[in-house]
Amino acid sequence: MSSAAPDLEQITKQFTDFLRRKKFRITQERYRVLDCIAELDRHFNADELYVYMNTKGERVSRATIYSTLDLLTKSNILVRHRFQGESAHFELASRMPNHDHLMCMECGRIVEFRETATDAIRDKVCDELGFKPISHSLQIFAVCTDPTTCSFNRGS
Amino acid sequence: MSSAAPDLEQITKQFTDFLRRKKFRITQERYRVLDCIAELDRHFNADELYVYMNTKGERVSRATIYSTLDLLTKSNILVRHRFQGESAHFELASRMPNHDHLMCMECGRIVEFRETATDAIRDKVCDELGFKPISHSLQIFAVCTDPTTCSFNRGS
DNA sequence: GTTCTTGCAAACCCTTTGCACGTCT
DNA sequence: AGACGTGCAAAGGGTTTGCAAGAAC
Repeated sequence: MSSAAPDLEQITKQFTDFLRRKKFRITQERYRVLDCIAELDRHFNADELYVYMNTKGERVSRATIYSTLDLLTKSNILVRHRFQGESAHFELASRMPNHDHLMCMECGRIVEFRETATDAIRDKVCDELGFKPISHSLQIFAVCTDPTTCSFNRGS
Repeated sequence: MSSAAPDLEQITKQFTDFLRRKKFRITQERYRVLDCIAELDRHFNADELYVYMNTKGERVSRATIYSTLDLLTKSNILVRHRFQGESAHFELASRMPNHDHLMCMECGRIVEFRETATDAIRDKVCDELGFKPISHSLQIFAVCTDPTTCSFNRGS
């Protein structure tokens, strides 16, 4: 469910299995996108990936990037996050299995945290509703208890 | 933290306090938007609210609606959800305190559920990181255990 | 009176789409 | 050969913004 080591070879195989199973084609572009995501090794959005790939000479269009990100998400290789008013962010599902995000409503800070109890909730809910868990995304909205650390100014 | 009865009067007061505290102005439009949200009494997006208000003769512009939704979210009166590829959805924070969402990766179904243990996680994480909890949003991504219930077709 | 808010429409950003060409099967 | 994927640019939807008029302070 949550593999510790992100193994590109195994992920590539997982992608191939998905493409075959769903009768999508095996194209060079799709694998080049996956390779670059593994290289990036962090949160990213579609445009950041586009810029990264084209900067290093991998000529891939935005349309292909969006299309491949969709396939990688559907095959559970990527997790897609939708923060506040931002564009969709992605990351490898295997890389940081249990981390979630806390947003400060005053200053907009985003803090990452790990809390394994969330996995238990996910599994329990899936069990009760008749689903097989894949992943989850927990966002906590909060405000600083220490006002000096989190000083919200209207203008910002 | 999670009031059982959504009391418009109390919410209005909460909004007024927020506007004064942050030095925003007390305008009729802002309160008309809040009133209509209470009338709607369900999930909605900006455009649905715009259509609802203008259908019943409340002449309010989209710009004002977006602006007011932002203020209501910042004052913790509304909770903003960002599902799959959809527009931002809102609902009164007080109306359904503990419900979250499960998405089926195969057919796209969205199932609502209540799991109070999530609140404990939220409070624990906030405590450890030095935040005061406001609300949370847990999305679980899963697939049907029963394939006949959840038949994913590529075309869709 | 000054500053902020509103309304309108245009601009904006992110994402999807149509079409011609290229690639996989 | 045929069907699907790619690249490009243009369209699309949701949201924000610039500006003039109006309301709150």
